[in-house]
Amino acid sequence: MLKKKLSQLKQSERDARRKLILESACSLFSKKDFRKINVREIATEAGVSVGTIYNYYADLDELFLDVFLKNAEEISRLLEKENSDGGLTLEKLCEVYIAYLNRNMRFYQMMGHFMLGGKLSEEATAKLNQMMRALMDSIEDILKAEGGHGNTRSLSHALFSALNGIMISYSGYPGRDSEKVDIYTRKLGRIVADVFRDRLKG
Amino acid sequence: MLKKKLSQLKQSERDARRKLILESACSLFSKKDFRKINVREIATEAGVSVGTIYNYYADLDELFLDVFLKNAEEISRLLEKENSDGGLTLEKLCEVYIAYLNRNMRFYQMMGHFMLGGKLSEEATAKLNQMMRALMDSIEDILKAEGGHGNTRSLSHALFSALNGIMISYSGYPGRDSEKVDIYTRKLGRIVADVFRDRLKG
Amino acid sequence: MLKKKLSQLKQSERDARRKLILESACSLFSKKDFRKINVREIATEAGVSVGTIYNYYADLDELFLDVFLKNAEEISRLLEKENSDGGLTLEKLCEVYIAYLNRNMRFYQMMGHFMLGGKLSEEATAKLNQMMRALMDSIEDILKAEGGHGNTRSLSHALFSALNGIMISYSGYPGRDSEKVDIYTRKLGRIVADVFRDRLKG
Amino acid sequence: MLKKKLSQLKQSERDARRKLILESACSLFSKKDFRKINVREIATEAGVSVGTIYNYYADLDELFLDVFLKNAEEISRLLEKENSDGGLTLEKLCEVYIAYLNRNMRFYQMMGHFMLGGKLSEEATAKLNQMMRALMDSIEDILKAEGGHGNTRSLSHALFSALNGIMISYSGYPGRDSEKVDIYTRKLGRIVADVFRDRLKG
DNA sequence: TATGAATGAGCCTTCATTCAT
DNA sequence: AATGAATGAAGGCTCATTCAT
Repeated sequence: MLKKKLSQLKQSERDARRKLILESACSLFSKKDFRKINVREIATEAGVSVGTIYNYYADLDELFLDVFLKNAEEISRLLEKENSDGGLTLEKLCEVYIAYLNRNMRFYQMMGHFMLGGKLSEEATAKLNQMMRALMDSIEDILKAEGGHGNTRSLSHALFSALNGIMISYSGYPGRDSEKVDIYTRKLGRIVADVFRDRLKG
Repeated sequence: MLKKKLSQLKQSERDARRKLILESACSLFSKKDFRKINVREIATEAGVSVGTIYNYYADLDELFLDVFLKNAEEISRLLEKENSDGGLTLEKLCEVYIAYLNRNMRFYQMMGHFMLGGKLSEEATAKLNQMMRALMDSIEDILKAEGGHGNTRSLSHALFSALNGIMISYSGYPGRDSEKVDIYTRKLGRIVADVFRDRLKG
Repeated sequence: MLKKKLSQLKQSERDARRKLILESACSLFSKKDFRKINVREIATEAGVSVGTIYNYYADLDELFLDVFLKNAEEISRLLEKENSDGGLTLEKLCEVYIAYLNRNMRFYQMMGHFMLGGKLSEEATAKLNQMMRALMDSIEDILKAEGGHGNTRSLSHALFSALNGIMISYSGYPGRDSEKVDIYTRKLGRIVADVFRDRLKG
Repeated sequence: MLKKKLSQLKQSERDARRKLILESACSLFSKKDFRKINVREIATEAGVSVGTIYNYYADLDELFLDVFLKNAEEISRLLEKENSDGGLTLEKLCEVYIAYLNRNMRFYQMMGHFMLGGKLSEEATAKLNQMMRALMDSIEDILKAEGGHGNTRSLSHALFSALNGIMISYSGYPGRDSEKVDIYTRKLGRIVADVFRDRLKG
């Protein structure tokens, strides 16, 4: 009995440490292009040694994936919250998602990284797939709730694509300050919402 | 007079050499993840020395930009050709663009690279902007031709975003073979076309 | 009285644990190049923690030495057994030794390790010396029994050297499979035996 | 014509630089256990940058092999010289070889390294084999010249083994100073020579 | 005494860029 | 203008050993 509690304690401690590393990495990613961040920086930010990072993650890509998943969860939670707060409309979905990406470019950057060939273990790929499916479920639910019919799955994929595309096309646009980017991407988000809403009604 | 011709000759030689490097880089990028390509490989592929690359490009990012621009031009040319071949519908536009991206992932990869922080000189940024504007003009023309009204500029931005988004969201999906990716991204392209077409009519 | 027994008990437990570690290490070394084995692997193989290893050995070199000594003892025991089984000829000695080395490359590898600079404590050096002397005694006994005279000590050293040399010169030869190595090293062993036998008779 | 000379010049410069690196490495190896030498040290010793090392050698193992081969060549040259100076007896062969190893422990260390699993490219293995064969040829020639008959090949292998074995068995013996080692290994060398000479006559 | 996470120096290797020829 | 060897900072990762529990 005691033994069990002890091992639980240790496990929770371990979880806490892993979370600490994860959050430090997240914090770093929000300050700096993730392609230019190295293990040593992450370690310093987390207040641990380099070796410790590798006690919790097999390699950097695994840590990156965790950062990505954490963000995905945050988005899901945000959407759910909005939903329970009084109905998540298509417009709101687009707004929330775009706003989130603007605040957390890393999510989008990571998506690009993994989608374009960041090597992942099979296990990691499975995690990634599961998360993506969950996110797509949320979107599909909204489309259905708003009157979508037919292949709502593909439609939600198209919507998801459109929103992501806004970011790649305009977010990091060289020579624009972040406030303008924010405003313009939100505007595009509204357009996308409109366009897809029409389709649901039609 | 003679002097002028000579310098023109030299200039054209120079242009030819630069083109050679550019095309070799393109060729390489179509074979291999561009993040794993280094200067030496490009030099070898082009049959020149490493130093020569730097005689034509200040740094790698400038070369990357050129590759990107070359692809953008190709796309523009493709669209124009389709247009003169008998009217470029919205559907055709989406199809051609997606098909192009599938054949030339590098275009999309580069876009990601620059949008996410590839450093560019002011001159390069100007070039990039000009190219993007031209591409957007083409798209806007089509939207107008198909009955679009109101802020067709932003609408074309939204459409462009949606198409790009398809690639980031589904193209490199770990564990899917390229044929399936091709089929599915084309399908999403059609959905996007439908969705935007509805809006034009509505 | 009781106390003494208890401490004896504890001591024997301690001995058992140390033996366990030692044998696990031996087992590991027979499967894998010892230069690529790390403490964690040894600990895992032994079913103990990394820290425990250090409770029994000051550092890895001390453990390596123990592995080496264990092997030396095994060889001595083998030779003795052969001897009591009916007279250990020079030929038999060479055969048994070479066969043993072929089966237990680690012995030879460790010898190389220590001879070439594995740092040893004074105590460890003493152990090593004692073991070597015992082994040399066995060999010298045989040389004497077979009619050796004069400086049989040095002669036994030379014989020992010759046998070891066979291993370094031919055992790991890149590109030869282990069966062929086995056959050829045995052949060389016989030659060495012949050569030294001639000397004893002459 | 000019071009050819120029490229020859460059090649010879390249060779010189490679030689410089090689010799610096050799020099370092004679001062320090080669397992504890790293690229930076070699680079510093050679007065070049780390990167330069890799311009001449694919990896460290390739450099190590070159060091080894250089030593092998030196030995061959020494033996040849002795031979042309007035006949290389078996005794002289043993003496020269042992003396060389005592002066250049690295040769022996490297032999151990490669024989026990230092990974080599196929090309490198070929080089190694060729060198060993050449050395063995020299030894066999002597055995024949001294009246050896029958399978002199294997006999030369056995002799070579015996000499190498002397080093592994006694050279690095912990707690003996190098002068004593020198004296004793030479003595063993003489014994080995005697033993093999008897065989030739017998 | 056993544990195993934490440590951090240290290692090999890469590669964009420079510059002497 | 072309060359390509030299550069050296930077990076990811390993692992023997320690030490708090």
